[in-house]
Amino acid sequence: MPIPIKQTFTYAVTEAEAAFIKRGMRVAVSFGKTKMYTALVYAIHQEAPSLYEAKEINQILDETPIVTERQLAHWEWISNYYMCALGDVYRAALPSAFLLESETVVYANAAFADESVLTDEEFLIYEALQHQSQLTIHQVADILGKKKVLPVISEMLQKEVLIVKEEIYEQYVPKMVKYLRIQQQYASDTGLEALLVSLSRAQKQREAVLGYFQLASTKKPIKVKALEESAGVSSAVIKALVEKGVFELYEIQTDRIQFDGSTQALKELNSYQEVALEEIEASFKEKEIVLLHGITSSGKTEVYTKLIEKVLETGKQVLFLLPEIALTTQIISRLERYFGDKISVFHSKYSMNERVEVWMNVLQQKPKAQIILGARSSVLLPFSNLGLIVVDEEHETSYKQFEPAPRYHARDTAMVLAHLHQAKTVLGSATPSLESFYNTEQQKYGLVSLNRRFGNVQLPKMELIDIKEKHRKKQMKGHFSDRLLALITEALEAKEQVILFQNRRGFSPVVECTTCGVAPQCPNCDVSLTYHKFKNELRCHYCNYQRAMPHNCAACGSNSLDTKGFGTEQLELELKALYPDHQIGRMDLDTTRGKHGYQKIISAFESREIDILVGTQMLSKGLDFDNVSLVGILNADTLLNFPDFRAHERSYQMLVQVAGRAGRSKKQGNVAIQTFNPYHQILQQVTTTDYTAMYKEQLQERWQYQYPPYHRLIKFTLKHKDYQKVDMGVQWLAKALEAVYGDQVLGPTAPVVSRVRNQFIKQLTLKIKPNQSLKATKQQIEKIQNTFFSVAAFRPIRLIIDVDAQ
DNA sequence: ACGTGCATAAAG
DNA sequence: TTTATGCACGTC
Repeated sequence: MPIPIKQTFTYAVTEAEAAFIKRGMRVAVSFGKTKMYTALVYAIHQEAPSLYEAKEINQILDETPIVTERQLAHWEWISNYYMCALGDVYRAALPSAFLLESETVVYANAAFADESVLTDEEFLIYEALQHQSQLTIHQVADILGKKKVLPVISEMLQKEVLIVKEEIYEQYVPKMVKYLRIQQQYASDTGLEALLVSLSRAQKQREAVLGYFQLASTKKPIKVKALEESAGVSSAVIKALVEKGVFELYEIQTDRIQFDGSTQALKELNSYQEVALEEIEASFKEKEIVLLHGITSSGKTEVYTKLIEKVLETGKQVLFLLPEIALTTQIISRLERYFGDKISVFHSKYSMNERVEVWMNVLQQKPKAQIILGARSSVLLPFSNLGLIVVDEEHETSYKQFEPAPRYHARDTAMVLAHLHQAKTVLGSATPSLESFYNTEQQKYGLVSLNRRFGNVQLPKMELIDIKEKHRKKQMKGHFSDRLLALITEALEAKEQVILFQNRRGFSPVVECTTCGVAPQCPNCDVSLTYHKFKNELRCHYCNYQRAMPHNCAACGSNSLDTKGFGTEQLELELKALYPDHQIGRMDLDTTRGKHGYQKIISAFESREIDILVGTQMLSKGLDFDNVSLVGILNADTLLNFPDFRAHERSYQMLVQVAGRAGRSKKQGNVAIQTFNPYHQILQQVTTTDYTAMYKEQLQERWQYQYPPYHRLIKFTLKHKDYQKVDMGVQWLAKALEAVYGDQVLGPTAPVVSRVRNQFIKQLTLKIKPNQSLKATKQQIEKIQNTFFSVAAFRPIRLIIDVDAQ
């Protein structure tokens, strides 16, 4: 079942059904008293349950399995490793169009007449059904303005005002394209002549017919749309011709994702890339996984494409994983140039219908699904013949899913998938995760380095600016040091572009009363509200609570509320004042809402409509601009001081990645980092791009404090709206874990934001020793979890277990 | 008598 | 997870 329950459920099938049904097919079943679900056939057996009577299945939904055996084995691994139900994986893997929904719909009973027996509420519903033919339970609840409407509905059913229908519907509607062809009798020369004569008084229709023959000479099937365009006629004209029996309409089901355009031959590799490619191939002879450590702009993508090309030649499928598809349209178009319509794209922003199409194409090994380019969830697709997985930017933490379960890491899950297919995996990054690099040292993965930038462009010149000193010497203008401003001016004068980076933490401008120092708080969460100048309102980033900006302080009543801190918005304003003749763009959560939000800003910047782009960390991800000569980081310290054991590693990765945006095509770029602490180890390592130094130092710390890659982490999060309850619960759990694992248990701790949406949060972390059995540990945890929930007081607490928590 | 909120058990 | 159910409590 597509629900988070560990057990499977037995349903009855007829003998005929049993002969037809297979593991991996979907069946519609009723579950509980009201619900209909799309279940997946997991086993077919003849052991009738003795304790209850099995329900019959409702219907079989597939002709052939849509989930493969390998996939099921993969899902089982995920469910075991990440400690979730198989149903969680099932739900996450299938496009929602494949998971049919039951929706209770009520109709008016036409035979009903006596309105006088209706109560007020009943009358409301009755009246609504005079305007629309059907209502869902949800809509009924909306009309009545309350949630519990089932009693009202049962009463109305009793009175025979309503009819209820349990309806299952396929949400997937294949996209049909209309084509037309001419009727046989007009296809000959004589027929056509006669036709044209008969249409002598219908100029437009004549044009349409002539246009048809023009199109028919080039390619075979003719789209209605294409004819309308080429002949310059309206759909009414064509409709008239169809009615006259000149044209005949027909429909063909097509895919929504289509590639128009031509492919090119692969770019020739430079000698360094060539060597890297050979090394990867050599490494694949012994190892399943290779880490490609290539500095920014070294041309990793070209190396991937060569590898992909070779795998395609063997007739196998390729999976290309990206951390965030929204930001990587650039890679898509690059790969499309080489591989054209062999590529399908898959990610959660795609519509249901598009995802269904990709799923079926992968399952049926269609030519257009030879390469799947996708985000996290594409590791769950029904591959049958995988030859290679590429995990680009493997260090990215967005590969790890947190909410909802399954809390899987796409990189690690991909490697297991590759193993099941006996396929190879390439992990690529300019700043590999410590885990992956460690695995190369342990000889688990091969390691190939690429440390020359493409076209031999030098790495950018890095510069640390001590803003503590600049403040002291009064050389700051707003948030900009004189040095940074000089660099910006220089770049702008050379008609080059600038990227300014302000990470998320500093993005929240907090409103504070200058009289009493009180900041408006979110009523549901343990955070101060964030000021959004654009709409002049206060917002909570955790629960989306919003309110208008107040005029007076709620605590002391004075009207001295002021914004402090600095966000991208404020930087944008300052820059506009400093450079009134230049275009300033901003890229953050606010400006990138909506499906094409990113793309708009990125293309505006690419086409040089924007001179200075201010943005948050989303700027650090896989973007490629060739006219950027300066990258400025406004304040590196907020990154470094983040309370997390990975903060230093992350800072290094982020700063090196952002820096990599500078000077990518021709000349050497500049990177300026403003900081209060220019002697910080990490900043020193960033300026010299000394990955090895960073790696060694961080690894030492991880060893000392028992963190990954040596120890594995399992994080427990407890939530409840009653503080006492969570606290008691977490204490109990900590004790239970400590009894077995002693000082391997960290906590209990409260997260930085200790209350979200009125739920109090407590956390525990279990460190698993390098030689400790994972399997045994998870079994132990499950035991403890069961005991935990056998305590009545703890039952309402939500417990989240996150394996390999980020 | 009825509506509302909450805990609890069950789902085949 | 969702849902029905029973129970305690408060309101009309």
